Amino acid sequence: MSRKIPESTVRRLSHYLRSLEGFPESGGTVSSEELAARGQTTAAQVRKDLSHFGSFGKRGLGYQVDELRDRLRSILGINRSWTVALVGAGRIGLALFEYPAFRSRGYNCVAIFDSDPEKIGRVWGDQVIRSPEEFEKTIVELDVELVILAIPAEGAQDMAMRAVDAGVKGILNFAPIRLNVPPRVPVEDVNLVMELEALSFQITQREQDA
Amino acid sequence: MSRKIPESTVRRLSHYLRSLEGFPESGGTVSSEELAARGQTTAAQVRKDLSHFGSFGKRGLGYQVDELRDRLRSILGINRSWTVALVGAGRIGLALFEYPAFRSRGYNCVAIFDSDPEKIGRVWGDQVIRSPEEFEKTIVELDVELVILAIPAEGAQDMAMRAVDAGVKGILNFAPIRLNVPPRVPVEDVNLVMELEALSFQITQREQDA
DNA sequence: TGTTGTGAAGTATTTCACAGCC
DNA sequence: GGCTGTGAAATACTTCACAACA
Repeated sequence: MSRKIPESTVRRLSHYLRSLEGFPESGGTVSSEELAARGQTTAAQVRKDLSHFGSFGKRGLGYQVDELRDRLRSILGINRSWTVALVGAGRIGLALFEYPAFRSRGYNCVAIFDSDPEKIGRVWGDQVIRSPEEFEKTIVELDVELVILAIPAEGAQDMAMRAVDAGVKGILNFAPIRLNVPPRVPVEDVNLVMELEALSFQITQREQDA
Repeated sequence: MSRKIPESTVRRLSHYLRSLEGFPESGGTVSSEELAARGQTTAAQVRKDLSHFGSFGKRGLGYQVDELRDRLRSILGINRSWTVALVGAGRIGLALFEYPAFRSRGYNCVAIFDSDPEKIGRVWGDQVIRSPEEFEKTIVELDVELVILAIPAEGAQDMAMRAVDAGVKGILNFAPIRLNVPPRVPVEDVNLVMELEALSFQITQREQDA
């Protein structure tokens, strides 16, 4: 039960859970070997990852699927639901709002904000798009824990700080900018251009090797 | 000019380039210190990252902004344009298709595919949505280099292999599944659920510490 | 003088390998 | 016998610190 868990481990835990979800035979058992095969790692890595959080396998047998799934959910903090506010009602915002995997994992969007007067007041699903003026009040009233920033780089830093000051616990940031927030509030960045650039880098690199 | 570049370095190079783009004064010069401040790293890291690709700074002076920008673009393989096919015309596909940052960096979407008969034939911007039956033919004819997979997990492995067999050079994968493709074809994964889980993990972790 | 480029030192992460237990 | 849990070894990445040099 140590304290400093590498980011890479967290990502893999998520993978392990994903593999188990596609596992029909609950009540069964998995070995680190099998988990590794699905997750593109090694059996030793799986065991090491899990060992950070206690020892919940059986020697000679493996891990009980049901139990492991519960443990992973609890480790990842998704054995509960989260209130989420979406900031930015553009294309990306819409895609995220309608992404079924979010809701099915307990991330519930309870408010949407956009600064475009054209969009304010429009209805998306069960939500009315709100003005940023209502931001702080709404965050507090609805007890919003996570904010998804799906806006251009310009406004992102400002909204991030407003979110932090309003008491938000974490930020998922799609704006291509490094947010400056106090370290108590974790930020995860999703940078789509960066991903494509990583791809063209790899390709270019391989072509040069050849 | 070594050969094995860490993934983390590539991500940072992308950041450095992003910082330079917001740099109005071309013709000027930047130090590793300044670059580090923008990129959330250290000066030593910046220098080490760049040193993998040659030594193009001037001691006592720093890096010439224009030259560094060109070098980074060339290292990342974006000093040229790329042909891209989008597989999956759902919400995420639409968001990506209309994402201006892609086109402005030379990633040109030249074809869209979707298996839904309702969608096939519809027009998005300058593109008609095509049937997967035309996939291989189209990839070859239009000389598609990159494929963006924005479809559910089920069909993803199959489409990935079809893309590889058709001669695609890289895959940007939004499906929540680890694709099994030959190592000569790089894959970058974007897993939105995983990002949210990383966030709730961090929050849960901190709450337990407190 | 100021700042790069880079070996060497320091950390972090992964892999090995095996004792311990089912 | 099989498979976990885990120190120890190996590898990878980051930071230090300083010689080189514009």
